[in-house]
Amino acid sequence: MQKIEKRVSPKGPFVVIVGPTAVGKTKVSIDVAKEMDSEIVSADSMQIYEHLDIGSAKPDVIEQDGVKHHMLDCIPLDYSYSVAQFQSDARNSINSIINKGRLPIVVGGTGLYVHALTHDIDFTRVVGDEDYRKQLEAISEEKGKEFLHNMLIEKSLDRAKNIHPNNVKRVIRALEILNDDSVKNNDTYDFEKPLHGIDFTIIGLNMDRQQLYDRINLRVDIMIEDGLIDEVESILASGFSKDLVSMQGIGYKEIIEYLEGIVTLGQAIYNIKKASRRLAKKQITWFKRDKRIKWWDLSDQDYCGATNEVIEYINDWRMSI
RNA sequence: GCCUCGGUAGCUCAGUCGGUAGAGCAAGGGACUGAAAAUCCCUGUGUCGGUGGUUCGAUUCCACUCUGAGGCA
Repeated sequence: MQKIEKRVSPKGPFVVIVGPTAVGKTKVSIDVAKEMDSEIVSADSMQIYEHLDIGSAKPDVIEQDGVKHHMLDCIPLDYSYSVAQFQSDARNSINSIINKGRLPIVVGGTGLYVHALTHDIDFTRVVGDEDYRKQLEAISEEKGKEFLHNMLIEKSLDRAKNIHPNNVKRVIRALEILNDDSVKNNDTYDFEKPLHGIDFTIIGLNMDRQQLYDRINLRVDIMIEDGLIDEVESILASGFSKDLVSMQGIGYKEIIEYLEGIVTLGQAIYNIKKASRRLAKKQITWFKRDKRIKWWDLSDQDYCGATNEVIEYINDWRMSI
């Protein structure tokens, strides 16, 4: 675990486009960016990795259509990236775009990453403490998950009531934060703390659930046709371990199971589709509760109309700030 | 034409010796502070093929009927 040297604050206004996987964020955002002479900052925890091209649905150079993309295809596969680092790196990207006099458009489906960019959360304060974590893991093993959770209740009932005792990973991290001296006497460690002084607007894209699922299923079939299996084989042949965090992404872990003979190709494809549908559902759940989002419905494939409306909306918003 | 076995949740099927039903998968809802495509929690969604009959009461028993599979002609 490494410490992020300095906290980065965004310098100026930016746009955010969110939505579930396969809804059409990439297409809409590139069209909008071209129209507005913008650059895109990706907020996607998988597309950020190198070599995860087909399976992460990363836009290639042709699809990018001349629009400059940041935070895409830039982290080595064997590096364990994190939201803290993303917050810092993405804000640097945003600021570099603003320095060019352009409007940054953040695009992505990773809710926590977007949350970190659009709230005043300071991840630099509490660094991971491996020894303390091991100690807590040992307590969980020996005395049980409930015992560990009770420790959290004693320190902060507020934090404890939103974390289920079975979610040991979360309980440990919460204890780690509360154990840090800088947090102990500081009640401003607020997940929802607004980002003051910076104007931004969040646009959400969604569509009829069944239509979205049809698109997901079709896209998985296309990924297989485009050579997802070769992509996974070549990653493994390059010496990367299947245990890497990056290789737990949807489309990768399932193909690895197929390559290892655990499941048939048909089952692997079925599993990828299922996991993708569940991802979309979770993303919708995450974004639904964010009342700042202005939603557009992309059902029935009306991309042109929606894109024009979004452009108009952004123009109006810019005039108002 | 005759015989046999089926028809119950989106799918595959249990089950009720008569008191309006439950598993798996699929699905839905939710939590979220340094792995977030991660981690974790909650939920059965139903004209029991149709119409009659027997019964206090039928998804269950009976008759007819529609429908699927197999067998015999």
